[in-house]
Amino acid sequence: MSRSRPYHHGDLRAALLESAERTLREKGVASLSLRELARETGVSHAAPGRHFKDKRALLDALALAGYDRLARALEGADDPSLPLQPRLTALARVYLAFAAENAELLALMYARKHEPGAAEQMAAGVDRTVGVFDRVIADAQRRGEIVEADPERLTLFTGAALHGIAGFTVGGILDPAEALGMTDDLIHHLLHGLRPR
Amino acid sequence: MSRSRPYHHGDLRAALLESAERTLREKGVASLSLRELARETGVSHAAPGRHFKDKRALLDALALAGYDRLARALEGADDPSLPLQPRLTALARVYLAFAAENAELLALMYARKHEPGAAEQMAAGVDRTVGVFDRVIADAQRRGEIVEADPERLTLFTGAALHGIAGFTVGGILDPAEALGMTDDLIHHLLHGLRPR
DNA sequence: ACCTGAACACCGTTCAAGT
DNA sequence: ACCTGAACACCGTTCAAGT
Repeated sequence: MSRSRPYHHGDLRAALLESAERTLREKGVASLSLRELARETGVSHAAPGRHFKDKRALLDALALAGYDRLARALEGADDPSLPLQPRLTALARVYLAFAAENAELLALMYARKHEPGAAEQMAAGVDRTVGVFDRVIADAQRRGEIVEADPERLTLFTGAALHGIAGFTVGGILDPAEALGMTDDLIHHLLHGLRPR
Repeated sequence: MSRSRPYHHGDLRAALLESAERTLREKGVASLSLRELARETGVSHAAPGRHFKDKRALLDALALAGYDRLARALEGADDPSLPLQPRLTALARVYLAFAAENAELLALMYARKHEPGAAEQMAAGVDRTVGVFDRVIADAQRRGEIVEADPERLTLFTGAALHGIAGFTVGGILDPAEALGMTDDLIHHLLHGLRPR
């Protein structure tokens, strides 16, 4: 955008990714074609092959960028000085908002098939996202706010609750706004359980 | 299988569905093509069009059959005479086992894009599956085994926890066997919460 | 270094025509 | 009623050739 009509195209890679993410958001993965992407970007249909070995390589790049944005958002919203419940609620809100705004992208991020080379990077993205919750659980356990069980398992369970709700919104079973509206309740039930006290 | 080389093909519709599900399981949705399905079934590439208006119509039929099997399995495993915890644990085990054995199919079942006409049938499938958990929650609440909150929300939360874990296994983040192995723990944490008592 | 054009092997879908 | 064959408009990927 800064330069007017740069030589050859300028940063085709970035342009393709940007266009791809818009298509993903507006029309879904199913109607994401490299050829149409090339058309939209005003470049020959073979040009994307220069920057992405594969269609999947492009999708992987998209997913990786998604992890970066999600992790950044979670890290930015984490306030370690807060008590467990409000701290976790804030993070849950960020996660569910991300899921609502990036449903198709999230599905891509959690997809099982990735380019062999991208697998480690993808795992790193997962780890970074999970890491935020790891710290919350660890801190809470240190402060005695949480039960003395395997912290890894507690993180997994917390993540599952969030991921499950997000999955319902992605699948259209639950309205995204509704999901966001029950965040407080969700975290409450997560912490206090379904059994009466 | 009962008749030898029936006229024209016999039950092409069923044969296509069967072949499609095997391909889905072995190679994933991405490599599921109507033309190859036709080839495998020994029929012209246009023949599937007689039984499925669309590729998506075939995928929808697959998803619908999936809901039927899942709901049947859950209903068959539900023992209303059991106390809440073992009752829920048994159901969770069935769900996670189904997810482990039918990862790709489950993804299809929870996909957001369905043929307009199939949407209601799909919703019915969801309702039947959710219904099992609805009854468990309602019974438990009647017996005072569960907190007096909105039962619909409690069901949703229970479903989210399960669906989240299943999603992790589908996405390859969690080993299916491992997921199954932590069913007891999962239900324990769900019922008792993360907070110390 | 980066892109194009042509070519190849695949798709899904439609539709006249066959049995 | 059910299926075929040809046709159409699309794909992803590769590769010589251009700039």
